[in-house]
Amino acid sequence: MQNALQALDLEKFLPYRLSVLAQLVSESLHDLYAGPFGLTVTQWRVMAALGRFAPLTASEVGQRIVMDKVAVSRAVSGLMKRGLVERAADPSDRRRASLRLSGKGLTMHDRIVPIALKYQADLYEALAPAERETLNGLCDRLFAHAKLLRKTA
Amino acid sequence: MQNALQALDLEKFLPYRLSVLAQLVSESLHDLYAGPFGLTVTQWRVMAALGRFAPLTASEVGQRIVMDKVAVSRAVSGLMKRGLVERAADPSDRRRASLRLSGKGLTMHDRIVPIALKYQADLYEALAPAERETLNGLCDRLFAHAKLLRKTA
DNA sequence: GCAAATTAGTTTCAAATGTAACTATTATGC
DNA sequence: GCATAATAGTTACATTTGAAACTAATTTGC
Repeated sequence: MQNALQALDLEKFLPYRLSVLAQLVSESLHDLYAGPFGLTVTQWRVMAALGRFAPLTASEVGQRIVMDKVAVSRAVSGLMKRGLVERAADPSDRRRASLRLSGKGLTMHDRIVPIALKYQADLYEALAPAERETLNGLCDRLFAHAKLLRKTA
Repeated sequence: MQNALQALDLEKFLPYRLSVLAQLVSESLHDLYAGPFGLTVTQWRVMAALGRFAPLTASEVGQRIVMDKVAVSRAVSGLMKRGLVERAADPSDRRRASLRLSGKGLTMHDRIVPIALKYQADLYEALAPAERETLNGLCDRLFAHAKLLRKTA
């Protein structure tokens, strides 16, 4: 058997690095709220979107958190069963329903937000303030470019 | 109902941003090799690890690509069924088996590597060379710090 | 104003994934 | 040297996820 012509060093390969970093960070944060509050990542993102922008329809939530409508539907269904989210039918368009946090949901939201912000602050301690700006700028540009590549490809 | 005391703007929240960026990049790359070669992300990572470092045991593959042994086992099983990977029992320890790409697997590997590197190059066009270095350095430090936080927490 | 196409959202079925239990083999402790 | 523990890897079961089909309501085109 011959050797590979050209090998790909995963450890230096950007898509792989981003994936591993994002997974570690996402799981670490999830560990902080999953136990006490029993939420999945998607459920928490739905709650965060509603905490900031309610009322929103399910579609609008999906756009905010970059999540397809099936995932949003399931997350909302779980949150409604636990009484964390309320749904109100839109009289002018009965396909739509506007969603908002219930009182109970808002209480939980307000307890999780500081935990999430604290984790972000802890994470940012690895970087100087100017570097945080830099990182965010670079991520923004990468993201925009990746979207562009996807469309043209 | 009252409003949230403090809201979390997901669009500016680092864990969320990393997650969305990594997902977009990972899916875009997957689109490039999934169709022609029918590989999952995990299968491709196993092949990449073997292309670079074979022979490896399943455990060693798992360490390289940060993947638990069940996922590796399943990916390898799929790759063996397609004749892309070969397994040789280790005579000195019959629990272990060393894995390597077959000739067919190597051929596929050598066709995918340039595609992956091309995608990375396209992605990097969003950034100046110095910025690429900067991004990688910042990601490294964030990753190390996130691992540290996880242990201490 | 009505048939056809769109849109919002849910349900269904298959595939992917995670956790725990399991088999087989090797290492450890007494 | 034999029982116990640890390790490599697989299998089984339950849960999550994704794609496609579906329901219900609204909009569009003629």
